Order: sequence, then C-alpha cells, then structure tokens
Amino acid sequence: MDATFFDRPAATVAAALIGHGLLVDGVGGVIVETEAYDRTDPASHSFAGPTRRNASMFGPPGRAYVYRSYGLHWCLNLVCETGSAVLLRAIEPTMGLETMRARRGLDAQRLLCAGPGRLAQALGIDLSHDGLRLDRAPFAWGAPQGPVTVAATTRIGISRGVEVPWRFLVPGSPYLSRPLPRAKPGAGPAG
DNA sequence: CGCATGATGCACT
DNA sequence: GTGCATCATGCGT
Repeated sequence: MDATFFDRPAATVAAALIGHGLLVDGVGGVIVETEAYDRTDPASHSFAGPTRRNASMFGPPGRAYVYRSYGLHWCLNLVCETGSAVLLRAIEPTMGLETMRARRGLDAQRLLCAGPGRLAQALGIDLSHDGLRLDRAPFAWGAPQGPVTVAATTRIGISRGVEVPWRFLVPGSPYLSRPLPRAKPGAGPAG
C-alpha cells in the first residue's frame, strides 16, 4: 500500500480499497464502504480550490485528510490524485473490538464503524492525523482475504453532485452505514 | 421502519 | 451569518 496505489483517480482507488484491511494503532477491520470526491465535483471540499482546511487534499497522494463534520464528528479521507480523496464510510470491525466499544460507548458491533463519524471515533481519528502518511504507523494495511464483490451507488449526505455513482460498497455487508438502495419496482428480477 | 429534529464547531463568504 | 461529505433520539405508523 505505497503512494503509487493512491496516485490514481479517487473513484478508482475508492473501488480498489473495498475488501482491504485497515488498522490504526492495531484497531480496525475490513473496509466495506467508501466514497470518492475529486476536483471537478461540486460536493468535494476541494471544488472551490485550496483552503486551510482542505490543504491535505492538495498535498502528495497517500496521506490522510481529516476534517470535522457538523461540529462534532471527525471524518477520515485518503488523499489520491491532487485535489481528490476517498472518504472512508464503513469498516467491518475485526481487531480491537474492546477499544472501539470503549471509545464509542456501549454499542452493537454492527454500529461500531458504520458511518464516517462512527468509524473515525472507533479508530481514534482526530485532527492530529491530518496530513499523516498512510504507509507507516499508526496506519497498517492488509490485502483482501478473498474475492470481493463491489457495487457502486450514488453518495450520501450531500446536496450537490448527487447523481455521481461514486459510493462503493460490499452489497450484502451488515456493517454498512446504509444498505444498498433497493432497485426500482419492475427494474429487476421478480421477488 | 420511516421521517424530523437537536446537538455543536468551524471554514467560508 | 450560513451551511455543512453526521449521529442519536423521539414520535408516528
């Protein structure tokens, strides 16, 4: 998981990351949901150009971009090509479950890392991680354990760029922030 | 289960 | 002053 992995379009990286393991100080699991944001994307923090907050997005690929969301949550992004990044939205928790439960308070395992804010809280992410290299401690990566099924859908929690299918996920995973949207009636197999 | 709403900080205009 | 790349809770069905 060197810098060349991240030096590609964010959507490419976001899809490729599904199924990889991610640990922060030994705590984490398997990535099951991501979103891509890039320079041409009105929903992206980088859309209006470099600012103090998004400085990491315009730095070298393979670093973390951390920002505060709605005043109370932290969100962890992985910087890709200049001005683009992948938002980590959900992880299947496998390592350091006790630590995650302690950080999040009593919680079902299903909800430990189901959502960008929850994920960041469970992994102990805050502003001190902004700009850190992803190829060294506290970050550690693992290759997918087997074949991975990836679905692409539209993104969540944004008001612009709503139609771009840059949310990537494992369709059947119970650890998603939200399940795969149901297909329109009549548009798919009967059932 | 679904929708509505309050919490709460800061970058940006 | 405004608007969020969110989460937990409360109420109605």
